[in-house]
Amino acid sequence: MAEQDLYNKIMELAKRRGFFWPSYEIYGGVAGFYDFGPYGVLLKKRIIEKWRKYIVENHSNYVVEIETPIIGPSKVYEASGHVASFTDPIVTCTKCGRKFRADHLIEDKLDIDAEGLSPEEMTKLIKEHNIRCPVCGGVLGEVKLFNLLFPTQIGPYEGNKGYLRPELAQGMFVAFKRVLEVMRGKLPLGIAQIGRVGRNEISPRQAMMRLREFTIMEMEYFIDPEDPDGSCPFYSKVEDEVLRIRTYEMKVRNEPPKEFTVKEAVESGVIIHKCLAYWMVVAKKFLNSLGVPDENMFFDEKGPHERAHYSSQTFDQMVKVSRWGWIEVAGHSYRGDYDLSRHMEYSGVDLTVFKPYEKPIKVKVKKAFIDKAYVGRRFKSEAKKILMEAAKIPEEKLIEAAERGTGITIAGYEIPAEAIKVVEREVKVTGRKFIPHVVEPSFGTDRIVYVAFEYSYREKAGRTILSLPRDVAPVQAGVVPLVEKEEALREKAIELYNLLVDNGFYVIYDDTGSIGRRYARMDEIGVPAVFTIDYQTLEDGTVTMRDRDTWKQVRLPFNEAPNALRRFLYDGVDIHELGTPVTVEGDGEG
RNA sequence: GCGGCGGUCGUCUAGCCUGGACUAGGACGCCGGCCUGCCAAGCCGGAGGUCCCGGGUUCAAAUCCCGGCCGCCGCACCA
Repeated sequence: MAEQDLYNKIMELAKRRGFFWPSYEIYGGVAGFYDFGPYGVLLKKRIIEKWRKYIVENHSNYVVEIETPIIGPSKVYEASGHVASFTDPIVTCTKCGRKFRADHLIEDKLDIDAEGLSPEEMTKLIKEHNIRCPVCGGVLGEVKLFNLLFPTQIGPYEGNKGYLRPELAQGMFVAFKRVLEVMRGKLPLGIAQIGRVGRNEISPRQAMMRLREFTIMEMEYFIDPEDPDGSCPFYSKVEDEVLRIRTYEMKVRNEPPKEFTVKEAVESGVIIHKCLAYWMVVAKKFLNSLGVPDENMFFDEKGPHERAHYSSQTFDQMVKVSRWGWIEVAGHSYRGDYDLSRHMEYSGVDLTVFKPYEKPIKVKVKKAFIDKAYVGRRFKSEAKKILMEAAKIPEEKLIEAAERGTGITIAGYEIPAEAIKVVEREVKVTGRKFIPHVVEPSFGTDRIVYVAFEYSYREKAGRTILSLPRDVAPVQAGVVPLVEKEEALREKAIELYNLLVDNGFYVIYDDTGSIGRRYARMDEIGVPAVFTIDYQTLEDGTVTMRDRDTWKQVRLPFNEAPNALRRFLYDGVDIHELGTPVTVEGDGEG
């Protein structure tokens, strides 16, 4: 299969040229961990930089970035639900050794809700109902818990349990109060973070697609649930953009993804919130900018049972790769107020947001009182007891008893309706308190690095070219003297190298081997432009600039190189706009 | 975790079935020299290997057997 070869070619190139490779190689390797090498680090760094531009900097009035620890105390992950929900009850077949989700087996066979049962209870159910291995029919063993959190210990005391974070989100939720304060209490507020997470996957595979430790780029976008319009000030800019979406219903009916304009998707309820739709558009454009065309990308809605415990709607952003078909590169979830509510509950700290009204409003509020004079006259010494009991009764009940004329029984004494006084009072309210809702776009950086690699891999004239988008190419330019051993050319080349470095570029200089070999090396690591110093440079001070993708060259003055490179890398300018074309032997077709 | 297939210089690979002249061969890459006025050119020289790891069988193991690790594929798992 020619398509399968692409994966092999990429892994081979990545290893050979130093982009990435399996970690701990000299000790035989450990599944689920990958090293990034010199060019891989640069590539990943530039992809992260681009994400930061798309998500944070382009929305700097609303979105900020923070950094929080990789290790968290147990309490945080109890609150988030990970200690409970990130744990799978697993049962092993004693005959064939296959492992199954115990709760799923029980739910399927007995048609009951097995969630929240203890391992002992599940083992008992399996024994009682003689549930067998669904594959080989063998007897099942004890139900054991497997937790995907990496446990650790904070400090020297064993009781002080901690976990490696399985996602970045909790860092933002826990720091929410402080960040909101710093941002002067205003919503919408996006809190972004880029960092490493750990998940103790049972069986990681597929190279960098499923790792035990990886880098996530994530944002929690906090909004007022009652103000969808105000929450998404950028929405109108993207209304006419098109997203390819497969809703859960479409998936069930086995239909392919369909194009929706953002407006259609939001108005028809396909996407439940404008903000979710907006960030999906940004995410789509981000992947476009890394070389993924629209037709190789879509948003896949997760069904109710496929979603995480916190989510009310989730779309997986899927990208097509050669070997595995569609893989998830980002998730877009509506997390509601789940996380902040839980942290309020577990920490006891108020995480609500106060939003003042433009003008304080007057609200008519009904108040109900027991007529103390009546109670005192009527019940004498029992009055005190009755009134204390009455204070515990919810106000609505008293109002109801009075308005329906039924009266109420308190501490065994009948209080007639006439003894309950209801008054309407005007109260001034200056704003409201609420728990913000959260829209979360979350990206798997390492997968995206792989995707960028795959979409830029080209072969031309028997050579490999890594046609990375110019602005994420790890090395931005090369400088070479035309021939190896000519001192005058080398001096001039070093001078150009220094000029480019001083202008902030990442440049490599290479004077070994034939000129063709050096161009080939640069193409293979994706250097977008190579400047060549030739004999004409010594005569008229011009250099040539070569485009990695077309192999076309232009000639331009030495001192204009930095500016030309800037326009070439960041403005996407065609090489022909940067100088006068050069025709050389072997140009183009090599 | 289960089943199948695989693991040999930096990379790709020959050898393994049928154990011994394998001191593990080749290609590409890398390094040095000559040459070279624009696309992996040529010539000469060189460095580079725990044959994945451990154990066993044998006079003798890259080769056969067992266990482990790692990779790929299928199953399961992937809040």
